[in-house]
Amino acid sequence: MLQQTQVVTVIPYYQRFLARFPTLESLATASVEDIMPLWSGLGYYARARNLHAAAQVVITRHGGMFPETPEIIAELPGIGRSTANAIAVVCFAARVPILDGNVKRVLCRVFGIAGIPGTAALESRLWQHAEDLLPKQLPKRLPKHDLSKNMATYIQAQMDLGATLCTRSRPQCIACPLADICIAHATGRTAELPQKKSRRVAPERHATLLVIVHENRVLLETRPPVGIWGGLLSLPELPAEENAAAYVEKKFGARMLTVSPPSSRDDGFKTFLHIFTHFRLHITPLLCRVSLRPSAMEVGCFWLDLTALGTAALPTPVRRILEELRLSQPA
DNA sequence: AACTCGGGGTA
DNA sequence: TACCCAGAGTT
Repeated sequence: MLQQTQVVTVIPYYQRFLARFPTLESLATASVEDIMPLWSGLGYYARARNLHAAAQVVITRHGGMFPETPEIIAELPGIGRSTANAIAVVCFAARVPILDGNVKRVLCRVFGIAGIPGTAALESRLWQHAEDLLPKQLPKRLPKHDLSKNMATYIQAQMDLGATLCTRSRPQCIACPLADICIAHATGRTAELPQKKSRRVAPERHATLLVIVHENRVLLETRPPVGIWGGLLSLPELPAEENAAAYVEKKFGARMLTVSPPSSRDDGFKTFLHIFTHFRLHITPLLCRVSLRPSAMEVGCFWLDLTALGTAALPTPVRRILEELRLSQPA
């Protein structure tokens, strides 16, 4: 959950998830449909599928015993080098580095590293620094079993330095224990390091989402497992150049009763903007009240009762549309 | 080696 | 608005 997602955002999701799936076995034996609702709104939904698959791999290939070496841990789906190393350090007393966003920022500043984010050259340099910096030996008085705590404390401190003092903007160098050896601090370049990612202008896209309603239920479909909102439920999209009434009848076999065009504002449905990392999506919900014809329903589609929104695996903008619809429905 | 994947916090 | 977050998988 914490991959590319801030701690404060994750906490409530984490608590709900562990309450529902308290053991690795309970997660492994669950279905993806059981898991996605708990990830709804958190984003990067491939992480949920990977976590589910990883639990099953531990059961089937490792006999229920979680692997203990960084290399084997990193073979689990969704677990890369940094996450695998973090697990190995915290759980199994390994001596391996981690490299998250916080650590990268600290290393770039302390060593005055200017490189283009995401390039192999920079990543390689940072990994090398992180490895060189690992504590080499323990204080003599510490008993051996404290090795894990010691190494775990080190990587935790490394991340916390970036999270609390060496922050992205306005770092508190005055309180930083590394200030006297920090190249960025010495040269006044804390604002320039690490280098910012050059980002292309996000392209604009538009989608018309069909809000097909019968009585108190709305028609949803499951999105394909890969791509945007993979594995989540969503509203059917009206292909460009298609007529809504004809399309709904042809594809879903449900006769349209009324349609609200985008120009109609009475239902409160307006085009709104949803921002992704790599494009901007203008969404126009199109309210279609239909007569029910379940015999002609396509596979993968189903009716969701509007009172069951809370436990549905919906992406945020779809949830927003349906919440608005629910509130506008006559009781 | 570059691109893709979501949503939200923050300045 | 722009940037980035306890990165990993895909092409």
